[in-house]
Formats: sequence, structure tokens, C-alpha cells
Amino acid sequence: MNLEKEIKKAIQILFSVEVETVEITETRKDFEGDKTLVVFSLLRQLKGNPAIIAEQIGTFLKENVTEIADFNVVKGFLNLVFTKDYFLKEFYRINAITNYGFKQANTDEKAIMVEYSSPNTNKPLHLGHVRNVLLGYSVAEIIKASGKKVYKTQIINDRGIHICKSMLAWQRFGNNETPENTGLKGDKLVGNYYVAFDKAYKAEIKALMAAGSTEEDAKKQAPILRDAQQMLLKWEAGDTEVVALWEKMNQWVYDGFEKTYKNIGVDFDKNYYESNTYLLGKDVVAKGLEQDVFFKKEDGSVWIDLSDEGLDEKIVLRADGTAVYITQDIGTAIQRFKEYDLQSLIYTVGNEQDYHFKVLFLILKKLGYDWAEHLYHLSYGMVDLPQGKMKSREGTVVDADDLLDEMSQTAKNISEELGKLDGYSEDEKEKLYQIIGKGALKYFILKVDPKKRILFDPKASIDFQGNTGPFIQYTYARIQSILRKANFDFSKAATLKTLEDKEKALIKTMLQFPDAIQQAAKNYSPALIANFTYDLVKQYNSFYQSVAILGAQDEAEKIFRTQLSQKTSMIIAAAFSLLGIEVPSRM
RNA sequence: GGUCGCGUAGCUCAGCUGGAUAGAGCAUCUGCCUUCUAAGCAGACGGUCAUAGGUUCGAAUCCUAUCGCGAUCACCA
Repeated sequence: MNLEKEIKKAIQILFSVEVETVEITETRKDFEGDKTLVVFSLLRQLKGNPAIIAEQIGTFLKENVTEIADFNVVKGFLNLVFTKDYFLKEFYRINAITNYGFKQANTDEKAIMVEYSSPNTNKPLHLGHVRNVLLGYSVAEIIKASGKKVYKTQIINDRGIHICKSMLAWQRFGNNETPENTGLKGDKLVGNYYVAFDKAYKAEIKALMAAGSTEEDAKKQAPILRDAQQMLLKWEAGDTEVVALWEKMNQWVYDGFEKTYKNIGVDFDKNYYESNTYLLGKDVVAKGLEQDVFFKKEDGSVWIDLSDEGLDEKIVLRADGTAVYITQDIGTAIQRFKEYDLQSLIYTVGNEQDYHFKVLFLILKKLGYDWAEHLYHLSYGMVDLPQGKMKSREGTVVDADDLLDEMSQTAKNISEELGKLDGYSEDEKEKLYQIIGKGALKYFILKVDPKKRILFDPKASIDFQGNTGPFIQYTYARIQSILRKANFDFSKAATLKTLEDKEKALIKTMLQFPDAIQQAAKNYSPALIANFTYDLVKQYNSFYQSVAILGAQDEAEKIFRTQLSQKTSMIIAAAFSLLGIEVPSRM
């Protein structure tokens, strides 16, 4: 804010001290004032009684800075009261900005790539993926709005032993089931066979143990696991039959994923497939082996020793020569920096993989890639159920598609009870339920600090009141209703006699929007945008309740309040777009 | 056991790089629909900020230790 600079400049003139570190904050609401100068922050340079210094500064500012109407001093805090004209001028300044809060991308700067979702193609998406996808998408949008070029991407984990497991189970127990002949969504069908594999595997382990094997041996010796391992070898060797099955089943899953992504409302600029990048990873491992970054054990497996960094030894290639998870991650990272001119790469992956990414970044650094320092793991907490962790193999998951359907259903129930949608067609209503239901779910997840784990109780439904998506959407809808009824010209600036406290508070909150975006981008935190939006809406509702807008006595007030309402709704819509949440014109 | 993260009101969470008397929502209770949508507004109740030390004019915030919860330390991803 320019006024802050002006205040600092005035202090410099008054005392000729270094004012960079002078602290100016929002005034707490129990005190009178708009901004507060913390005099303690000057005390290192200026000796004296803080209260007296505050008086001196206050008097000087009041005389010399036109925007400052008054001041008061409480202990070492100098509360500054700004003039009505200042807030009016600020409002009309931002009101004229179309994409207020958003910064144009700087074209000289390199782009940032954000990876998220990155599913395995052996099971459907669940609530954990939903958090991942919402976070990644939102962070990408926020960084974009903060003035950077952004690419959204995912790595599709389409190969590996886990994929072979569902393939093998389908081959054995599938009876040629297809999405077409069962009517099942492709990812659901394949997921069923992943579960079926695990069931058969567990049965075999049990049988082996009954025959005298130790548990450890049984887990390694189970024939169905051996067969899956054989299948992976065949796949890596390019066996026609295995590859054909793999392609068929993956396609089923992709079709299913596409529906879910569309339903959630997220997209990607570029997909990477592990099946295309793991070979590059293997090449790099071979090269690293020559350069002694890696070493080979007797059985032929390849490792890196990270004990110097306080970590363990980590495998990068199996004894049978097949690639592990990290092998392809090495390849994918290199591929991305080759294909795009990137300044950094952000991985949206759960905190259970903190160790994996620490290792990955270290390996890339040791391999000599200088961009390795600009890799960032956006680590977020798990979404747990009351019984604990979700496990696909055991079927204890909250399915993404089901959850989205349930949310719309809840929105429908509430809407029908309130009965405000007279004149809406069934289609329009259905669309609205979707918007509200998704808004509730997305806001519920994104308002929480990414670091924290979320406990999701399917029985305790997500709220539609209070600090929720629907509450904010509702405020937006109410404003749209006002704007529809405002059949007068409110395009020009109004000349006001006074400024109500509620109006001032609303403008103050609006002025924080650009800063909220920058902070959210810096901290990779959609929660900051959610919090800001909630604050704004609280302020607006309070304003809405205490003054008449269309019914204002004074013509200038009527125009001004309509303008305030309109701008508020535009900021709500903009902020929610950063969270991937739509806003309804009625509800 | 080593490493990392978290611990704020009965519950779910804010509290940004240290600033004044720690804030919301849900739940409970009290008011407000003959004026712009009550999915709302105004208010009451509710806190040893896990615990103990330390740094500082000032600590929920920074440091150390302890306790509790979680993750991770796989030839799974």
C-alpha cells in the first residue's frame, strides 16, 4: 500500500532513522484506528519512552499526511485513523481494475510446473486423491494469479508390479468382463481385480504358512506373486500378449479417470507416462553407476549410499534389472526439464512420501543437475477415516465419484427444504446442486492448512452453514439478486457525505486481496485464499444486514452500496476460481 | 529405535515472517423475517494455546527437553 510508504517516509523525515524495519499492522478491532504503528520496532534506533515517541509521530503524521485524519496512542501502539476520502479513493481505484488482485504473467521469467494427481492405473480415485487433485489444481491457479507462467502436469503410474497384479487377477478370474458388458466404470472394474489379487495372495500365504513356511518366506514364495513378477519381466521385455492386455486395461482406467477429473473440474496441460520415462531413468542409473554415484551389490541390484546426508542406502534398480518407483521419477524429472524451460517443479504428493522426495532430490543433485535445488515437494497430510488409513486393497476407501454424488444429493435435499428455486428448470436445478455440493466438498478440504491431516467421518456430513463453501456461494447469490434488481445507472463514482463503519471495514478487507494471493502463492496454501474469502463474506453480510442498499435514502449512497456489492461479488468469484469452486447466480 | 510432521474452546479449524484483552464455525442458549434471499445477522456460554524451561521490552508463534498422536526408515508405489 502506498500510504504505508508515505508514513514511513514521514517518520524518516521526522527522526532521520532507518525505517525499513518499522512495523505497521492492521489495527485490532477493539481499538479505534485503521493501521497501527508498533513503536517498539523503532526502539532499537531511537531511545526514549515509546508512548512519547508515538505522540510525536502521531502529531507529525496528522499535520503532514493528508490521508491521516486522527490518531491515538495505547502504550507503545500508535493507532492511525485514515480519512473517509482515502477509503473512497482506494475503492474507486480497485473498482476500475478488471482482474483485481491478479498479476499478469511476467514473460521473461521461466515457468513453474506443478505436478498433481499422479494416479496408479490399477484402482479408482478416492478421497485421498481428491485432496491431492484439489490442492495441486488450486496451487497452480494461485501461482498463475500471482504472476507466473504455470504448467499443470501429472505422471501416470501405468506400469509396475502393482499394475501386473490387477492384470493377472483379471486374466485368472475375470471371465472376460469389460466395462461394456458389465456397465461398470473402467477404473472401478480394474480396481476390483486389484482387490481380488490381494485376496488370492493372502489365501496363498495362509496356505503356505499352514504347510510350515515362515510368514516372511510365504510372502515371497506365494505363486501368484511370482507370476505377477514374471508378468512384469515379460512386460519390460515387450511380450506382445502382456502388452496388449496392459493397453486394454489401462484404457479402461483412463476413460474412468477422465470422467472423474471432469466431474471434479480439474485439468492438465501435459501428461507423462511412467512407461515412457522409466527407460530414461534406467539409462541415467547406468550412467550414474559409471560415475560412481551409484554402486552395485553382489546380487546385481543398484543402490545409492546417502549415509553422508544422514539417510540410508536406497535401491534404484532391482536385482532382476527392472525399475523401481524412484527410477522412473529420476527419468521423469529430467524429461520435464528437457522439454520445458522451467525455473522450478512442484510435486503435490502426500507426506507419507517425504523421505522418498528427499532422496529423489539428493540423487538428482548428486547426478549434477543444477535445477535439482529448485524442486519442491508440496507435502500434505493424509485424509484419514475414523477407523484409520484408507486402503484400496482392503476396500476401506471413500470413493471419489460416490462422494461427489452424495454431496450433490445433500445440496438437493437442503435446497428442496428451503424451496427458493421457483421457476428453475430441472436441468438448472441439477446444475445448481452440483455447484453447491462440490463447493461444500472443495471448501471443506481446501480451507485446512495443507500440512495438517484431515479426519473425514463419512457419517458426520459436511456442513453447509458457517465457514463453508455454500455460505460463501449464498452471499454471492444474494448479491446477484440485488444487481438484477438494480435498474439504475451505477457505473459512475458517487459523491458520499459519510462513510459507514461497515462500508469502511468492507473496503479494508477488499484491499487485502492482492496480498492474500501473493501470500498464498508463496506458501503454496489455498487455505489462505479460503480464509480471506470467508473474512470478506463475513464483512459483507454484516454490512448487508445493517444498511439498506437498494432502499438507501440518499441517491449517492444507493449507487455506492450497489457498487460495493458488485465488487464484493466479483472478488468472491475470483477467489473461488482460485479454489476451483463455481459460484451460482441463485440458490 | 533414527528421522520428519502435528498438538489452540466439547467438536472442526483461523491466528502470515514474534506485538495490544488468543479468533471463527458447529453444538448449547437469547434475540431478529409487513423492507434488497434467515444456507443470513446480532449476542451469551466456552481457553493453564500438550507440559517444563530458555531467548526477548513483548512468545500460541523462535530455541531446548519431555509427553501424546501420525508418517516414514521395502528389490510396494
